[in-house]
Amino acid sequence: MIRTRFAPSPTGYVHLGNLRTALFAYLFARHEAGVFILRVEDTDQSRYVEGAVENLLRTLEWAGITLDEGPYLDANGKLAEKGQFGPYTQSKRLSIYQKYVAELIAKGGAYHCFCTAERLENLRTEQQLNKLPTGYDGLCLKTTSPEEAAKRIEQGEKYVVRLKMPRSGETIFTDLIRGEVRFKNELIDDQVLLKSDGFPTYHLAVVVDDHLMEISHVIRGEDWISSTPKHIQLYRYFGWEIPEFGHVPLILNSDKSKFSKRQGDVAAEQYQSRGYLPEALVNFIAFLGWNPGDERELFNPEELCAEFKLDHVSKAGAVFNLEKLDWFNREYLKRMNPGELVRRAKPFLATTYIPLDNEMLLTKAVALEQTRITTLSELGPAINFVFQLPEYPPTALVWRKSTSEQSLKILTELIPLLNTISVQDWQTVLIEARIKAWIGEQGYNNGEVLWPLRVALSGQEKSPPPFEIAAVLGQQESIHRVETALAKLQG
RNA sequence: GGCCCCAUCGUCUAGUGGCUAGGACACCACGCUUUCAAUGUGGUAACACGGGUUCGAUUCCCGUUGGGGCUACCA
Repeated sequence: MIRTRFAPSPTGYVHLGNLRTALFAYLFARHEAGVFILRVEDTDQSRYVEGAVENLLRTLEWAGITLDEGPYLDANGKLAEKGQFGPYTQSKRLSIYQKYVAELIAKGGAYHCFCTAERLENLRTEQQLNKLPTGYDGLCLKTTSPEEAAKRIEQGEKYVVRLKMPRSGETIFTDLIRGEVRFKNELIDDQVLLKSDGFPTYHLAVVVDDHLMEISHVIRGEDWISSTPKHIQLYRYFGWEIPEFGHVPLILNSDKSKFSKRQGDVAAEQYQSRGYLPEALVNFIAFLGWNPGDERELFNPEELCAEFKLDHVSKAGAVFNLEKLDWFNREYLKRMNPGELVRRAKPFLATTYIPLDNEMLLTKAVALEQTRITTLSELGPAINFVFQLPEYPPTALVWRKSTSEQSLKILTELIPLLNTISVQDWQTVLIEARIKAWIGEQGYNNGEVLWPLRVALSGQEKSPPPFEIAAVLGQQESIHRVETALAKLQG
C-alpha cells in the first residue's frame, strides 16, 4: 500500500513550494490508489501561529488536495482528526518521541549532550576559521558516561540528545527522482534529536512518525536531501524498514534562488485572494517540474491524478513565472460555463457595488468579459459599466477618423433604428445584423457608427462589441444610454 | 570553507547516440476588427565549456565553469 504524506510546519500561510510538494505527494498517492496523509509538524514552539492549522486546511481544500488521514475541520469549523495513526499533530506526540529517544539511547544510537550554546558557537567559528567541516565534536560522548549523564540530569541540568553518527562508512540511498546519492558518514553531524525543552527536532520526529504512520514514500523538497542520511541512520538504529525517498526540485525566484517571500508572492492564499482559480494554480505548479511526456499542458485535477508519475519529475529547479500562471488562469476562465463563473466570482463581487440578486443579468454581464479577464478580481471592475454607466467626456464618443457633428448625427439616427427592433429580436446577432445592414444602406463605415455607439453603451473606450453590450443591457436601457450620449454631445 | 544537488530558447520543458533540436508562455510581424481582448498565420530565440568513448554525441563518462541547497536546541 502506497502511503504518502504532506508534513508542513504551520506558519500561517502555505508556501507555494510546499503546496507543490504536497501536490506531488498527493498525486502520486492518488495515481497509485494509495493514501495521502497530513501531519502537522509543530515542534518549534517559538513558531506557533494562531489559527495556522485551520488556514492550512482551508487552503488545501481550496486547492482540491483531499486528505485521507490527518486533521480536518468538522461541520462547526472545529479542528478534528481522522485516521488510525493519530494524533497527526506532533506537539500531541511528545511522549511517543520521549519513548523512542530512550530506546535509541539504550541501543547506543544517541547520547546526552550538556554543551552550552556558547561552546557550540565557539566550536563552529573555530571550525570555519580552520576551514574544517562544521559539526559537533562529540565531546559529551567521549567525556560523559551514561551514569554521569543520568546524575547530571537528576540534578536538573539542561541537556539535549544527539544522534551518534557512525564515524566511518557511507550512507547510500536511491532517490526516486535523482537516483543514487551517497554521503560519507564522517562528515555528517551528530544532529540534535531532542531539544532541551523536551521537544523533538524535525529529524527525530519525521522518522518516528513516518515509521509509525507507515509512510511508504517520503516525498519532500530537495532542501532535505542532505539530512536524509541522518534519517536513514535512525531507521537503521531502530531496525525499521527504510521508506523510499523522492526529493522534488525547488521552485525558484527569477534569480534562481529558493522561491522566497522577499522576492515574490509565495503564499498560496495570495493567489486565491487575487482571483486565481485553484485548478489553474494547481495545473501551473504541477508543470513546474513535471510534464506528461508529451506536449499537452492543460490538465484538470482529475487528469493530473490519472497521468502523474514520479518518473516525469525533473531534477532541476524551476523559476516561477507569473505570466504563464496568468495564461493558465485565462484558459480555465475561458472554458468555464458562465453560471459556474458567476458562482466563483461572487466572493470577489461582494466587495463591489454590483447587485448580486439579479442572477440573469449578472450571468450575461460576466459572459461579456469572460474572455477578456485574467483573474476573478478583475471581473468586478470589468463588468461594472453594465450596472452603472461610468462618467465619460463627450470627446470619447468621437471616433478618431470622425467628427463630433457626424457622431451626433449618427447617434440621433440610431435611436429610431433601435426602436424598430422588436423585443424578441433584441439579441446580439440580430442587433448586429440590423445595424450592419443599416450602415450599408446609409453608406456609413463601421467605425464612425460603431465607435460612438459602443462608447455610448459602455461609457468606456475599451469594451466588448456594442451588439453584445446592447443585448445585455436590454432595449430600453440601451436607448436610454444613447440618449445620454446625445445630450453630452449637444453640450 | 565543507558536503550534496543541478545544467536544452528570456521562462517552463520534450528529447534518451544519427532530428532542419519539438511544444508552451513571453516577445515581434501580419491577418481579422469600431476599441481592448480573444482568435488565425508566420517569426526571433537554446543544447555552458573542455576532454574522452564512439563511425557519429544535446544524449554516455571525466573534468572545468556556473547556479542552487544544506551546513541550528527552524522546519
